[in-house]
Amino acid sequence: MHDSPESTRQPASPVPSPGVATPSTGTGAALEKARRDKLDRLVALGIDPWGRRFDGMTSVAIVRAEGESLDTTSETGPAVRVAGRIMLLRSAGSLVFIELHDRTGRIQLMLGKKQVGPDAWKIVDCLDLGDLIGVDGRLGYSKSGEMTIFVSHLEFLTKSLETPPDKYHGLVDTDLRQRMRYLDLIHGEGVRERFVARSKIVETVRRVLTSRGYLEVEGPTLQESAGGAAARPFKTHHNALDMPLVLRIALELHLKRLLVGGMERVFELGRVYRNEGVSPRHNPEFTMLEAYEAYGDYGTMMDLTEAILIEAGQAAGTPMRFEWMGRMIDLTPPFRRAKYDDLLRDVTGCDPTDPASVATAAAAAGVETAGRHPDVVKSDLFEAKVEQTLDGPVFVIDYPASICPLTKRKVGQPHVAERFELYVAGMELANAYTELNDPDLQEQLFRTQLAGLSADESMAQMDTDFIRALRHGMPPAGGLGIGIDRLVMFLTAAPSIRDVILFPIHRPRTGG
RNA sequence: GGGGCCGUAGCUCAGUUGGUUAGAGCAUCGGACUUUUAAUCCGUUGGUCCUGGGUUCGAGUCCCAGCGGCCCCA
Repeated sequence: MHDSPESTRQPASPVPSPGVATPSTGTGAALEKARRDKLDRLVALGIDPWGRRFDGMTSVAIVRAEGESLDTTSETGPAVRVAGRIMLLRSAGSLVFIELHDRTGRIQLMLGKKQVGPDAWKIVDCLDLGDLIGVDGRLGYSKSGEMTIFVSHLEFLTKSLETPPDKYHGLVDTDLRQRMRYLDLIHGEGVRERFVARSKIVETVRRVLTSRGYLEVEGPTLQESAGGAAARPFKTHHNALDMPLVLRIALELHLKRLLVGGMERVFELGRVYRNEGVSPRHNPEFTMLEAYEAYGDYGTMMDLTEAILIEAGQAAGTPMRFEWMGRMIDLTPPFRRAKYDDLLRDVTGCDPTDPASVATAAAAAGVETAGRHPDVVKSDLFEAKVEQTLDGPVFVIDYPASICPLTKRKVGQPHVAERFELYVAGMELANAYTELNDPDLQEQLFRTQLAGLSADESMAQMDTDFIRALRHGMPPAGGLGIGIDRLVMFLTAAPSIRDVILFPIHRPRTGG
């Protein structure tokens, strides 16, 4: 159901927009009225202010490439047709210069009153910053040497009713940039490029995996219980089945079921949800890659991780050496491999094999030790002191087994798990195991709640169907998880995860 | 959860020790201009100073609470 027809619509009736109120008074309303007046004038001229299909145009990037080879004094190059948004508009009497944006770039247009004729000139009078137009013209160069399309035909495509941000500074407020991402994409320096890079990174991750014989699959996001990681899930409810459900926190347990099912090489690129804090490195919903390869181990996954990082970096245009978060990063493979215990000893000076020594170092670092399992204390100490020192990329390998309930133990070393985490600039980027496939040990570990770990922090969540699957025989395998958002942060040198998520979570805006 | 910083016009920002009617640039509107580059020039319009209390003769400014954001810590 629509509201009032065009002729009786209210001039400044505000449309509720997400997050930000459309002004109903003051300058905002006056600015909108000016645009609606022009819209009315277009309608009076018989022009549809909302446009129609516009075929046969060339992207600005291709037009620009063509223009590079032209005589730079000519105004009469080849005929071109482009469409896009008006970003700048400079009027010199009966001559108007426009900077037009499309997804590939920016190009100058020149419209002269004589050149376009009196009818089109009436349309030019109705143009505002932010409007979408299509033009035909000759490609050439203006007197001041700027590549320019000398317009012979103008087609109005869409009116913009809102004032764009400051044409020089753009949209600066980080809050507004994220709530109104569409504006940020239009006006923000490098914003669109960063999300293009994200798309290329995801595309490359898929290509690397599928070229190695991996099959892309989709597990359930609605689950009875959330397993595969230590995190608090979001709770929801299915009405028709009248059953409580949670949103998945990891992809792991269902992908391993597929290994049992003989799929052998599977991956999923999908959203997971964790009901936890928000920070420059955490968003409650984020994109995760998990990949599992039968008959491999965590070493297989190290090779795969390197391949993904190198190739995705190339796709995103990431240099092999660059600075991020104030640290120098060198992507040259092979990445350093360092044992968990060795790092802990080198950084804290404790003896990692001696719980008392670890506890002393932990206490000195302000880590809670009383009544907690030694490996939980060790893990907290590692987080507190070691992580921040890891410029990386570095594979931290061989973790305390008791904090890795889904991981196979090292041969002859039951207290060491075949696990690695990849760190860059003190941030965890990837996590991989030689997967535990012993159903009896898995069941036992699901029942083991370590002292000092809350249920939220524990991966010990019984999944009896998963155990049953393991009992049918899961091949020995390597498994890998990569946080795609963090990967994009890293490869595009973004300081915050909110810079690489199009619509990060926000509290609703109320009132002022 | 604790601490620090921030919120002024559609956008980007000033606003002194608490003191007259809260300013600028961009944008808008009107005017000049057929080669501009954030065009320029002349004129013009536009405010819930985040919200609510409080102190004060007087609050954008000081205090308290709340809302929203950013950062650091847990």
